[in-house]
Amino acid sequence: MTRTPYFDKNGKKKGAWSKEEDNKLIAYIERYGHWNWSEIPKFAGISRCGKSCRLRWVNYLRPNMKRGNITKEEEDLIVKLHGEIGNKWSAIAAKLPGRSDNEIKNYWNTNLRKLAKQDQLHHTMPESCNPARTKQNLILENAVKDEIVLTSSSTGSSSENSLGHTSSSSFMQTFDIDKDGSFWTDPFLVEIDSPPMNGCSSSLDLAQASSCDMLMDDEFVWSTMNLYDGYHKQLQKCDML
DNA sequence: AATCACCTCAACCGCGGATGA
DNA sequence: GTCATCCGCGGTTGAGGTGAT
Repeated sequence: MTRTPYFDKNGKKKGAWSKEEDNKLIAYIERYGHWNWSEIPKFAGISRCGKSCRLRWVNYLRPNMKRGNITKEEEDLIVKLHGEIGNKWSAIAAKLPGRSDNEIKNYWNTNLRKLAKQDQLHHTMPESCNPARTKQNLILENAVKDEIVLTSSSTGSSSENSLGHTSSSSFMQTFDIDKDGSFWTDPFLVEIDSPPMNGCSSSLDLAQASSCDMLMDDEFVWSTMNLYDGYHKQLQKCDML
């Protein structure tokens, strides 16, 4: 399950690594360490770019790499950490000795995302978030039949978040609400610069807002759900519910 | 047995941050 | 302050594996 080796226009080899290349890289790094990835291939006698060498080492060749399936304990930890920090694969990998970020990312994408999707994309809205509740309706403006639009006016002056997005006005998220109280959101209907809370002590995590840059992506939808949850918590904190 | 569709995961790509000249 | 380079990260790709028909 590897890519067919080939040489690019610069004469650098791409694709699957051979045993010989692995051995050269291991031998060199064990003797001299990885002091400069861009120089290593030249000194190690490997016709690849430094980036490829680094990736091969980090994901496959470095000592104490675990082989085999992710254990239940590891899976639980991945789920827990992903819930806390999102797609920070390197940070998650740091908590799982012998596992690479790439391995965890692949595991998530092939095994856990489906489960997360099932759990998150159509979960039941909390009772306190039910649009039928009177106080909630103060916040859930523009509720029309099965569609709800959350809005929050800004505090005035514009600001720029870490992504360079100017935040001047609103957080707007459209949700479709089913009769049973579950909800769904359409990525196309998202309009968020950043989500400042009018009169509240804190705004939502900008990282959550940044996730809204993603379109038509399961992760995006899930992030949007988290955003909604976070928004809801903020409303509760501000005693607006 | 042959074909197809879907899945897996090693490897690639592009981007942004850090650093130094 | 600007530019070049390196490094690391997260998203994406695609060849091979596998199960269904």
